[in-house]
Amino acid sequence: MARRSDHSRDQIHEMALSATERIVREQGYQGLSARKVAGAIGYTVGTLYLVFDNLDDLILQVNGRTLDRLHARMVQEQAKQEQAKERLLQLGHSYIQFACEEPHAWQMIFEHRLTGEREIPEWFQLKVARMFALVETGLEPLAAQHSPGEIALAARALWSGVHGVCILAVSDKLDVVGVESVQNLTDLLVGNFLKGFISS
Amino acid sequence: MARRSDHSRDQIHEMALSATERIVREQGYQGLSARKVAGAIGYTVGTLYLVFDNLDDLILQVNGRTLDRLHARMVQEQAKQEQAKERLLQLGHSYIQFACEEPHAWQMIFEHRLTGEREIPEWFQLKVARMFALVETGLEPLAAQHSPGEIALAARALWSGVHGVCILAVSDKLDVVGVESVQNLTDLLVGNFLKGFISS
DNA sequence: CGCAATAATAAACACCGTTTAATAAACTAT
DNA sequence: ATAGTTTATTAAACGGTGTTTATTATTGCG
Repeated sequence: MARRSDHSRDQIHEMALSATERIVREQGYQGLSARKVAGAIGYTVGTLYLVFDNLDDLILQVNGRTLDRLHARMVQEQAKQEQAKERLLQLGHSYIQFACEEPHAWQMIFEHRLTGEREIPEWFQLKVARMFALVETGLEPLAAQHSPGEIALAARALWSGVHGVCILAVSDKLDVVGVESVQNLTDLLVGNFLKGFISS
Repeated sequence: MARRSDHSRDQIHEMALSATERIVREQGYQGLSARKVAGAIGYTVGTLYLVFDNLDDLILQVNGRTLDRLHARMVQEQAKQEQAKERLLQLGHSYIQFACEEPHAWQMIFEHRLTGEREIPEWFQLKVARMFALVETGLEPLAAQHSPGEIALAARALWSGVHGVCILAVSDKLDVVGVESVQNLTDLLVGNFLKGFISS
């Protein structure tokens, strides 16, 4: 029971991350535990702590990968739209779509809380900021008469709104069933907001 | 160690609820535990399970009281406004204000997840629905040319949006500091949405 | 070949929600 | 008044959690 070297440190790292992703996909954030992850990759918890600082570290890295997938998808699908307004609506669609396809992974990003006095690392905050930037950039061509500050504020307001719809939708608190209805709700929010924002 | 009768069952019930509220106010949802509550009221965990089904039950009851305070406040402060649009903006303000004043209590409503296969009781769902109804009613006088179905959908979209702003604001993810900035963000969202909604 | 470095583990620690059996106080009926 | 029943309360247990520790067994190296 020592230095089996069946796998390199990097291999164990990757194995743990994808095992965690599978557990979260199947059982949700609540169903996750260090022992489950260790068992799934054929090691004990101790080995896990050789590769990760702690469980927060592991979860943050999984959440980081989720944010990467989400961001990549938003960038990719947004490019399909020509007009600025359509691009923003598309951003909302992609966000909702992703959250509905991978509800547990998406929810874990926002359900997870660091234990104690630990702080969110900068690389993670950057991944979050990247999302807001996407909306801000999409909003610019529609806001000729607004100042950069106003645009930044509007992007935050708008995206918080989409996020709110998404949150309540994924946790079944909106009494609307199916992805389609959620998309309609998002269209309503984004569409009316943009109409009001442009005309002011 | 038996039948001290220092307190009635109802007294212990109330003591536990307010002890929980204090712990959550000071240490947040994460800092809550059955043993802490029991210790705070001078009993052991066993006694807690004589008065509550389980910890979920206790938390749901505390969350219910929080929703009651929030709802009462929204009703009261909304009445101060004459015009329909101002009333809706006021609803958003009251919501944000409450969430900023009692962040931990407010957050627990949305952070708490039932364990296992337990289901949210109906009395609790009613308290949530009551909030949406408030928005729906406020939206009606502004939506002459819309069908009841459209109004219901718009109310959900709008309120999800305000909720989203609130979520991100309370968890410091918006890069805006102070309650005032959050209020501005909400005004922006609600104001622009209403402008778009009315003109369509 | 022996020694230092280390991968991996088992076991412990302190906490968690929840259940259990035991106990001591109060009530009830004789 | 006393015996018996009920029940409020507890201590202790159970299986779980994240995390740390000492120990062991294997590897690579001089």
